[in-house]
Amino acid sequence: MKKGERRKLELLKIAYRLFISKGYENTSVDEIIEEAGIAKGTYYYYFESKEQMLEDVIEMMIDTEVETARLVLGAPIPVEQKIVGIISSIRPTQEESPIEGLLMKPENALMHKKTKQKIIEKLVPLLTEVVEEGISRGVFDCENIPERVRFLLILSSETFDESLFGENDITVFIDMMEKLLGAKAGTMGFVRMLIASENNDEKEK
Amino acid sequence: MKKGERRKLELLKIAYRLFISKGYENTSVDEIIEEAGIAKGTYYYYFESKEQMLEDVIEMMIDTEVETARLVLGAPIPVEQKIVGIISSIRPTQEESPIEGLLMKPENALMHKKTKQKIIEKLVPLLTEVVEEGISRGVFDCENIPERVRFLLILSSETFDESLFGENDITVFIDMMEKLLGAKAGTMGFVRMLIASENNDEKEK
DNA sequence: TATTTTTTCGACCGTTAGTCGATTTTTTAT
DNA sequence: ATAAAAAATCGACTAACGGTCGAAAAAATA
Repeated sequence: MKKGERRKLELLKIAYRLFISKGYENTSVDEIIEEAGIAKGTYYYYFESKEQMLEDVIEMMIDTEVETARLVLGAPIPVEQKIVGIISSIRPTQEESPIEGLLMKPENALMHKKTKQKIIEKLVPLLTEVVEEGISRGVFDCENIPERVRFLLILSSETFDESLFGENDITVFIDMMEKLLGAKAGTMGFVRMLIASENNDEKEK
Repeated sequence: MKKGERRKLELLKIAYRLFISKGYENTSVDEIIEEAGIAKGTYYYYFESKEQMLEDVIEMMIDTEVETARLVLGAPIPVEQKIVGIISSIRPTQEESPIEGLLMKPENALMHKKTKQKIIEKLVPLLTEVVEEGISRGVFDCENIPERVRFLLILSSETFDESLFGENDITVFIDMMEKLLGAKAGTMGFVRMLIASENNDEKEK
């Protein structure tokens, strides 16, 4: 690893920490370089702009999550479960996650948005593969898979990341998922249990 | 109407126009006050911050759009067209568009999010009514209408507000809309024409 | 050792949102 | 009508920020 690479990574890590603890908007370039002990010029030698840096930081953040999703892809489980596994990797197991929660803060709206977009972008090909597998097994039946899968990801992220969803939302989501993928009614019904139990865990706190 | 009220409205109107033509970020407070012929201090006598002012401007804009949507509701046209009319009021006729465009700027992510949420919130009851009318006419057939309608609004706003959608997105959207509302296949097909022509208009520029 | 490339430096810039005490205008009370 | 109080206006000034640039130091290469 070259020296330049190391420096860039160092800056990325500092920024990551600062962005998360104080929000992107509230972190100035000056703070970052002060903490790193470098000059303004050096910073701009590595990043063409602050926003570009945010993009890089996000890339770092989501790599782990996408990795998890990729594991699911290869696992020896039914396609229906793979779907759910991958979809829920958007929403990391609540509490622990440093990312979730802090992204919810209003001052991180931009980060939040960009993160979601990037994750979806990376998850679409994975989910597409799963759906194709499902089709070949006769579980699903549809065309324009990437688009359908993207809709699914958008909906799940928009619906479930604020914790303001009810029974009916789940019902409709399942119904829509089945119809979108051309599955037989009831195929995805098991999802209800999963979501419901997770949701209860959260409410108990 | 008091003098203060009038002045505030005057500033709001100037800002509205400038925001539309140049974008929020690219409009400085100095420009606004220059056009209004007042001093900095006067501006800050009426608005506690530029962002607060944006909030006010947005409030104004939303009201107009919801008003338009409400007109569609009472119009003597088929329910299928009402649906489309209301949904596309999220995305006002491109170029003019007050909200879209200026809200797309990364810096306005928070505002964008807030605006979308607010509009969707206000549009759900209207669309629900239309769908109920559709059911009574035998065009649609479904339960949990508000939730379904919300999904529809979320999807359309997420899909169509970035102008990065293709033929397949439209196909899937229509398919999903029909299935979500329990309409006969082909019922909403006419939407394709509308979106396609709009999209072309934009590309021609 | 000489030269070229990579990395670092930090003073400086332009722009911008926002502040503040002073001043003028308008309203209210006597 | 006049004095006092409140509302509105002014504009110079500040502080912060993202970003630039030419020069210098460090590292790699010949």
